[in-house]
Amino acid sequence: MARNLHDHILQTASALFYSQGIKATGVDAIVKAAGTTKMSLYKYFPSKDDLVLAHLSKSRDAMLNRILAGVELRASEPKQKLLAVFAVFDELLSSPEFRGCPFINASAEFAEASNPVQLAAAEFSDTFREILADLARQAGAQDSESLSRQLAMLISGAIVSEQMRRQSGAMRTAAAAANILIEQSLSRAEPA
Amino acid sequence: MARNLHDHILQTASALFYSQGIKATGVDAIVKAAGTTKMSLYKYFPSKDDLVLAHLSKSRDAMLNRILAGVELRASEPKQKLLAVFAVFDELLSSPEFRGCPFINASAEFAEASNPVQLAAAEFSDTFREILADLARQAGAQDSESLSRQLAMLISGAIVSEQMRRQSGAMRTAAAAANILIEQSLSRAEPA
DNA sequence: AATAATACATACCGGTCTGTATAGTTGCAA
DNA sequence: TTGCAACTATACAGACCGGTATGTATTATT
Repeated sequence: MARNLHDHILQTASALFYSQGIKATGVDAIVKAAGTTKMSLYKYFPSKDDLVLAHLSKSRDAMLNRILAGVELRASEPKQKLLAVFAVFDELLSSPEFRGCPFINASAEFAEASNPVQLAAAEFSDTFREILADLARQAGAQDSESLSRQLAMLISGAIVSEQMRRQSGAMRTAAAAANILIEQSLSRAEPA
Repeated sequence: MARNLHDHILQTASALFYSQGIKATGVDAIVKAAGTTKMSLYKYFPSKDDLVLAHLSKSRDAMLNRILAGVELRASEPKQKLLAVFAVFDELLSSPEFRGCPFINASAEFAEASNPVQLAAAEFSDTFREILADLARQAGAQDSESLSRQLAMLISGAIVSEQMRRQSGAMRTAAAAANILIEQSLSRAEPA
């Protein structure tokens, strides 16, 4: 149950937003699923927009924590950590609840460039890429910026690929490509 | 003007769907922008869903034609054609009207797996990848299936990356990675 | 026991959505 | 000139949207 109604509503809304889409999820559906009322929802969230942004913020934290914890759990050396990121995402994509990336999807649902949802999505994208850039730098990559961008593209590409064709093993195919790109970058950075 | 009202409505709707999102575009807005009436729209398209599917079909044809023609224009050898695909997309991404991939976006807007929109998006994704696989095979790639999947991921990843941060040159960064992957695949396929 | 905070129940508001009904207008062809 | 088909104009149905108003039940604190 909910010791905290605010969090319970957010948790319920977050699950619905992710699984059904944000615009496809009405306030009434959230209220019904959470077993509460509109009045309570609007007590904690002034508008649906606020709830959406809270959902994205929560998703961002959960995603970053999962990535960082998963990487730390799987590898200790920077180069292995880069590859571990793909293993973490492979696990994510294997879940039956997987419905793509919350930020990519939100970005597609809210087209206007100035929309706060767009900004949140772009911010997450940047943060994630910086994590990869840090790891690439620690691993001694030649051009950690380019490499991190390329790895990020492989991951988001694998996500949308798996979204369209489930159980296609997209993230493992992406990891194979990542392995090549990483090796290339490291071999050039460390001349004999 | 429109010699053909059906096509004129579809063209207008297609532009709005792409630039503003499908769910964000009401029938009234389409009718107003096309300078016609709802009665005429519903004469040619039994429902908004039909119009949406027609839009995706039109977008698929336009996209495939643009890719194939652009590749043919830029290169004659299979390996160069693979790289030319990235040049075609780089041009696409540079347009001020660029708003991401119509199929990735539509897939995000209509979450249900059984939705016809999802099927259309998946179908395009497959077709595009097969084009890449053909080129990879012609180029003599070792594992044309894997390579084509990886290149497709780089492209869709670059698209969503550019969607979140405009003017980031994402497709050129993706092309650099593609170049490495292609070289690797060809060198392994043609042993000395 | 009195008070205050929290949450629930329900009805409602204005607006927008897809889709339809009805009537009027234009242009072209026999 | 008449007739017919395509198109326009406009109003409306019915559902759903986000958001609010009013009032009640429950619980904790004092």
